[in-house]
Amino acid sequence: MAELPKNYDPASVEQKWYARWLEQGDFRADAHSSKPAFSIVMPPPNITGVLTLGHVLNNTIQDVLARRARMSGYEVLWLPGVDHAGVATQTAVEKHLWRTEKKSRHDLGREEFLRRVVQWQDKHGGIIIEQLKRLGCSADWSRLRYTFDESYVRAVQQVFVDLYKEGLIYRGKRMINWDPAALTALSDEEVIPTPQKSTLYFVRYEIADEPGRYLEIATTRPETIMADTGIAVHPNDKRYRDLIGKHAWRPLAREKIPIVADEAIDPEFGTGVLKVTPAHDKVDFEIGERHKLPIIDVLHPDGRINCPAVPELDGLDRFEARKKAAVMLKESGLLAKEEPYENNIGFSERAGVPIEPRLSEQWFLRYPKTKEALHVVREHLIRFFPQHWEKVYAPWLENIRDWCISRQIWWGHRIPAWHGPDGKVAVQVDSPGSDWSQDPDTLDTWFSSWLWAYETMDAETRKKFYPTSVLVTAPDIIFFWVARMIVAGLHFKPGKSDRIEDNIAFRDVFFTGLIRDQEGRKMSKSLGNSPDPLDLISKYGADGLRFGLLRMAPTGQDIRFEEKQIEEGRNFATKLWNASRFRQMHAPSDPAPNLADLSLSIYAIEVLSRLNETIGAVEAAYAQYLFSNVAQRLYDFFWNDYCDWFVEASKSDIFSEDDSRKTSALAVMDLVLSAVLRLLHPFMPHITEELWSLLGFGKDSIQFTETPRVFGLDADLANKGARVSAIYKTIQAGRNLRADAKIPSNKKVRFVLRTSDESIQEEFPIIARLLNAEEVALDSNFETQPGGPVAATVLGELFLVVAETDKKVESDRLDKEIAKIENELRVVKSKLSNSAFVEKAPAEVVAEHRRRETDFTERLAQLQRARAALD
RNA sequence: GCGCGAUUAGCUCAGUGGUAGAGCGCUUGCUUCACACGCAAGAAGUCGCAGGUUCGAACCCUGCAUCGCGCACCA
Repeated sequence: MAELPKNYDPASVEQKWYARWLEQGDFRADAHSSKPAFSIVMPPPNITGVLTLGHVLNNTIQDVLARRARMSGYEVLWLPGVDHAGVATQTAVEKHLWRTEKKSRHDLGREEFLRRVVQWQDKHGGIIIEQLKRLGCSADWSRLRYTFDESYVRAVQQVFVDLYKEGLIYRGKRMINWDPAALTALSDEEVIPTPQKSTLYFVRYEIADEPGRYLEIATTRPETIMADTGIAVHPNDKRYRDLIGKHAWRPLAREKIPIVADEAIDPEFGTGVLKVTPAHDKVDFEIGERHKLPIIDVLHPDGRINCPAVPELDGLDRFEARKKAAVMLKESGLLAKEEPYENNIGFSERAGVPIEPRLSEQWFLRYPKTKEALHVVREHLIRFFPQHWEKVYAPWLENIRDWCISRQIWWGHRIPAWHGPDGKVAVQVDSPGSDWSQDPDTLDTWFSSWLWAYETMDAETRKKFYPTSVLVTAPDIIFFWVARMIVAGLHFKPGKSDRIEDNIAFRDVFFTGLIRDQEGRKMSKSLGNSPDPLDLISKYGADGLRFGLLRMAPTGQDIRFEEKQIEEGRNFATKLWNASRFRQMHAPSDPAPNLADLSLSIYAIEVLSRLNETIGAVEAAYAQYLFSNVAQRLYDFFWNDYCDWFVEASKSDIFSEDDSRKTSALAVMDLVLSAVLRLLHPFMPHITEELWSLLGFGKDSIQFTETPRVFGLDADLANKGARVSAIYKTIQAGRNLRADAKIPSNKKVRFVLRTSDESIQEEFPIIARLLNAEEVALDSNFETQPGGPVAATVLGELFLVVAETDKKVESDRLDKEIAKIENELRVVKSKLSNSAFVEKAPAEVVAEHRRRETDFTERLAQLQRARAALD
């Protein structure tokens, strides 16, 4: 057996084991395995992306689940992949192209531009996959999928064709969200409403039928006045009732426009009059349809004004034109006033510019199976963790609108529609003939992602592993992805039967928190507040990063990231290392110690029962996806119960001449260490594998060992546990005495315990060791010089023997302690004197209070005796 | 406007009806034969506010405040 080096070196150890796991094919999923299946599909990161802390959190959780499942006897498929990320990737390449060559994609043309994107993809693609490997992710990399894999592309197109044939996909001219920077349509979900400081302009429209009379209209968009084709008021608005049916003069591109009455008008807003601009506003479009108003479009796709009739504005950017239009109105006396105003403007999620509502011919999907999708979540065939996300999911589906799925970008799945001679349109995957040309549009990236849960699997794999066990994702893509995958599963029924439970995309969905910085801001590149996970890995090790992050990542809460937390993860790894080192220094480990063969010390029994509790708590926490609870319980048990108490208490045995005691203590250490390594392995895969191997717990990888389960312990253990707990408390009281007496930690001292219970003497060597005392003695009649430091403990009065005492210090200390216990006693007594409490509270609660009353009374008497001796 | 979540020690967070907790930070003492990325001791909290239910509330109910998020509105 190799001796453990003094320091743990994550860099070399992590690399070594990861390479070995890959070499051995440990992450490969076998579709023919007889074991029960456990499967996760990885939310595919963008192909040209780099690892963020969000990815670290998300993928560590998936890795924890995958590794835990392997150790629980499951055949595990963790299916990884990457996403072509249409707009994101195209934008990145366009920016690069502009920076390096001052060229737009149109300068290159579609074919050449796509060649450049592929170049970019080949250069930057896959970086994130290598980074996930550094994290220790145990995904089956041999199955890596890409949304542009040939078979995946065909599947996406076939789905389009099928949905078209079912009448669920249609083409139509509708108001859509137009991104004037990326020059494409967007879905409603890609529009982010953002509060903006703007100006409300009050513009005067002259009534054509009554020259000299003006209507004041409040608008934030004077640059679209030329597109006004009507004016609307509420039918019941007395102020304007007489004007309905008359006409007013449009002040820019002067023209008569009708005044109509429409219920959609809010008389309270502004002046209660709306200028109707059907081409540039969704509500206006609907009003226009109701009143058969013409549509005049005065914007170019890129957001510049398209209105030769007003040469001052024509060709100006929409924001420039807004200012200019205001000036023009002011000059002609048609601007009554301006008011500062805050409103919500829809911004493009990707390009970050205000979107334009625009009438445009696009492809739409009418969502199928929305009722079923609601049902499976409501009835918990699919369970959400935390459950409250159901309340976000449901309203979205209940109010769902058709999905605009076509995009005018080039980097994406081509729409399988063909335009033939005489304006004919054919929807099919392959070209109908040489005189047909394919629709130039591409599909929304999410239209390919929504098939991810099953289209990434071949038939065999699907049979074994679909529906997937759990999806781990951030809640910000609950609509983009989670809901749509549920719909796709229910509609296309890729499962092994038509039954609904075979066609849910996943059984559980775990929503992670979002990682924020210490000011609570989202991590973002532009703020520069996002630490590079690779730096953190080199500083603290992948295991330290994983453990530190998960320990501080509560369920459903956003996470305020602090590097300190990662440092703690690293420190815990070091603790684990050194505790193992300590064990290894004494004798070779026993891989399978048998409890029945050992005579266990009470300290061993105590730590084993704590281990048992911990295993139970860990199982319960996993069942609810409470990863921080799992991490915290393991941390507390190992550091506190095992290292600080059991190992310290066992040193007497380990250093003793008595071989049986030594063997027993070491065997218990083996048992605990073996269990702790296995329990920690999902969180800290590398260091646990290294220690498993170095301690010689097994020839095989820890990855496929069985996770520890709650085990049986003898019945009289509770008493022994209480004994140990009393001893530990007494030791703490003794340490307290020593610290209060200002005796340096390294100085040996003597203690006397005054009690009639002589059996406690057996434990004196251990108590002495933990108190760093030269001697602990029993004396049932001990009388110290008045004022010697004394503590009232459950085991009796504990005296610290000192040459001379500072009476003042000791009397102050006693007074404080007496006051504390008096106070606690008062609380307990007042409760017990309350008849309602005694009658109605559960019996065990009352009994506990009585026990405490007795204990406090006794200890108070001890302390008061000591206090009296001082005077 | 509607909904969701949060509010506990200086910081990050546990704690779902019965004695207020952890880690970090801080103070003090220790290079004690695994570990100073460590050991030991300590100080530190009107559990956001106000009512209510209950023998008993950080916890359950109602209202309010503040912060964050989502949806709707957004002339």
